[in-house]
Amino acid sequence: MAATIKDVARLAGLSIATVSKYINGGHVIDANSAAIEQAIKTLDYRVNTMARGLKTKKTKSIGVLIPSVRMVFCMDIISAIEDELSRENFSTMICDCQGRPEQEAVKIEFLLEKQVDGIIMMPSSNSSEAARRAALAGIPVVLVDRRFNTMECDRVLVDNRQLAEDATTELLQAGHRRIGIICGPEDIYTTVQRLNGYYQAYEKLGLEAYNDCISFSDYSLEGGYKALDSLMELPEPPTAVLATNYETTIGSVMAINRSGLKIPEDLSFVGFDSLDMSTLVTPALTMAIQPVQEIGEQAARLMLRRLDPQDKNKKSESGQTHSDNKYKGEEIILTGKLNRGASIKTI
Amino acid sequence: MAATIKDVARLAGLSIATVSKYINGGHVIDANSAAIEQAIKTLDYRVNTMARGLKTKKTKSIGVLIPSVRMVFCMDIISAIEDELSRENFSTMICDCQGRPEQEAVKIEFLLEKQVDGIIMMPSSNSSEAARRAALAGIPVVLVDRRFNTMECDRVLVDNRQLAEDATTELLQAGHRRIGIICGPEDIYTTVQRLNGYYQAYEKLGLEAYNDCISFSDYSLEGGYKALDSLMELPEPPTAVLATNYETTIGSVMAINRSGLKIPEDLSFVGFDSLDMSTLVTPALTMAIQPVQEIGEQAARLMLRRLDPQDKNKKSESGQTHSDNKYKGEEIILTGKLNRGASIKTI
DNA sequence: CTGAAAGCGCTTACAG
DNA sequence: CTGAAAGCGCTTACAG
Repeated sequence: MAATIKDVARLAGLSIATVSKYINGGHVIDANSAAIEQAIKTLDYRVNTMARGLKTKKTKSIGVLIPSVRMVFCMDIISAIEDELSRENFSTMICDCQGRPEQEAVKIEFLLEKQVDGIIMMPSSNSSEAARRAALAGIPVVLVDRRFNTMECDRVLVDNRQLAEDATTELLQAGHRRIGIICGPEDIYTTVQRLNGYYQAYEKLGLEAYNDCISFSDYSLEGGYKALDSLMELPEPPTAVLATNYETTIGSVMAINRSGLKIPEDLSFVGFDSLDMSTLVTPALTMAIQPVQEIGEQAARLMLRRLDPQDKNKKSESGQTHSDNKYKGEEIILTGKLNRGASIKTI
Repeated sequence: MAATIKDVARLAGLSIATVSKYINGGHVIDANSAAIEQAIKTLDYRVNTMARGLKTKKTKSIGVLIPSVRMVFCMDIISAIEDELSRENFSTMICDCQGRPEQEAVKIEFLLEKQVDGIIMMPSSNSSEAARRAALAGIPVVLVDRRFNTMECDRVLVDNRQLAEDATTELLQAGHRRIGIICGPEDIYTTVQRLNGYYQAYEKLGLEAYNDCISFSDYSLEGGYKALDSLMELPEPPTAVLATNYETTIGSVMAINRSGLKIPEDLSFVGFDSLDMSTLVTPALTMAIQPVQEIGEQAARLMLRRLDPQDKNKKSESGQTHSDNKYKGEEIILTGKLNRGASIKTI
């Protein structure tokens, strides 16, 4: 049988109130702390989180909801979130929709039943009734890499528009005009942003984009492979390609190598998020890099801030609380950076 | 304020005991169930898991500990575990050691503090003091893809020896003799098993293996890339290569393509665990496939079985309980299969 | 089938 | 700084 605070109190010769105070970081005279510490050790005592939670109404757990565990980007972010949360003694409950968007509502309900203190999510679509319900129930929701159309919500974003613009500009300045871009699903937030950046690069240089060079995929390895092939099968193939996530970058490179094309002699190339790969192949690939680690960290921190009552006064100052219907959500925008390699040929 | 069982009871005009019984699946006369159901709906009532847990001494959560979230194999298994556990209303708490084995003990302690009902883990080494402590504390531990040297533990394994033997035999029968193998870290369980299978294939055909064709890696994409390069730089390069996990398979293929070698004309190749890739490249790759989905499922089921008291009688029959020091652990061995492509040339 | 009551192991004002 | 006591929201024998 596991030891309880009662056992510790008895062994230390003190009341449970004192032991509780000690455990929670309150001040207790030295002799007593020593006795308590000793008792905890001998009994191998661990606080019963459920009894504590019942009183405090907090589980110290955060639900993390992602569209699919099979995307490196998601996993990197989860890893960073978990790391940051565990530092504050929060546990991370991961829910994977396995690529099935209809699972999202089910999983959110599951998390709510599990009484998580908050939810960090990367939604599959641009709105979520379930997320709204959670927010209304007082469970903070933090969005990662997405926005909702129908509801303002705390969120951590990367300036993907700028990053895609930088990548495209790099290619345009090297003289490329027909630049293939391998996007994700057409309607999701990051695709829209990256495509905006792509167009904007042309626009700023007074050039016109070629719509037949725009290819949508499911952001998978296979999708990238096929997208690259179909781009190269165009009557007039692009002279450069930009892949916009980890998986499509790898898929593209495989397709390029397979077809016998040489980078950059036959095709210039810029990848996304695959820092590990960029140095692997020769020549080194120019790569647009998102600060994945920081995304996860910031999302975790933002959540922690929402949960921590210590900024109560701040809230009332700004008038931004969850029940305030003018609430706009806090937005954190991080910037990516372009890592220059030798995969672009000047023409 | 969230509604409690008391509120539901009041609204339904019944006692909390009856409501509790209803919630937990007990029989209640129809009129009353309807009233309770109605009350739950109107109040948007959800059981307080902490209050329940305090009584039942169960959190209905399972900790899952993996060496690194950056391995596709781990993620696939986690996904399956989560899916299976959530079906039984268990939540999954994921802890990632981020490739740092020294984190393992820390994370296990974290899970214990969080009072998970059980731990499913893929340990980084061949023993774990922390895992032993957990098991001793009555927390079931299920190992995935690993065994401990120092302690018997429930485990779900794949017959990697057989799978590697099959793959190697396939190459030997095609006439290859110098077969490169890209393993993982030298001392981990799967590496040992796969290497055993490799040797055994030679042995069964009365042939001798070439030790210089054996290459160890960290199972990463980069590791696979480099391992392949160094194999091909041998004074006498292998005529075939077997990569033994997802990442080294992708890395190898990239290195092969990059070097201009053609599969299978210049080099025969067998990969591992990369079903998505095997059909992607031309020719289709012969691939050793582990039943990842099933590994996760079985691990979850095994854990659930350990937790469910309904097999109490069975336990006493077999005399296998956790406190029994002759306990050998339950071992589930799954078999992989070789998916034949056209990446092997007969010589 | 239903209800009154005890108790799970904590935290938290409130006294002292 | 310390302790007695109430109470968090459930479940579970035990009566009826």
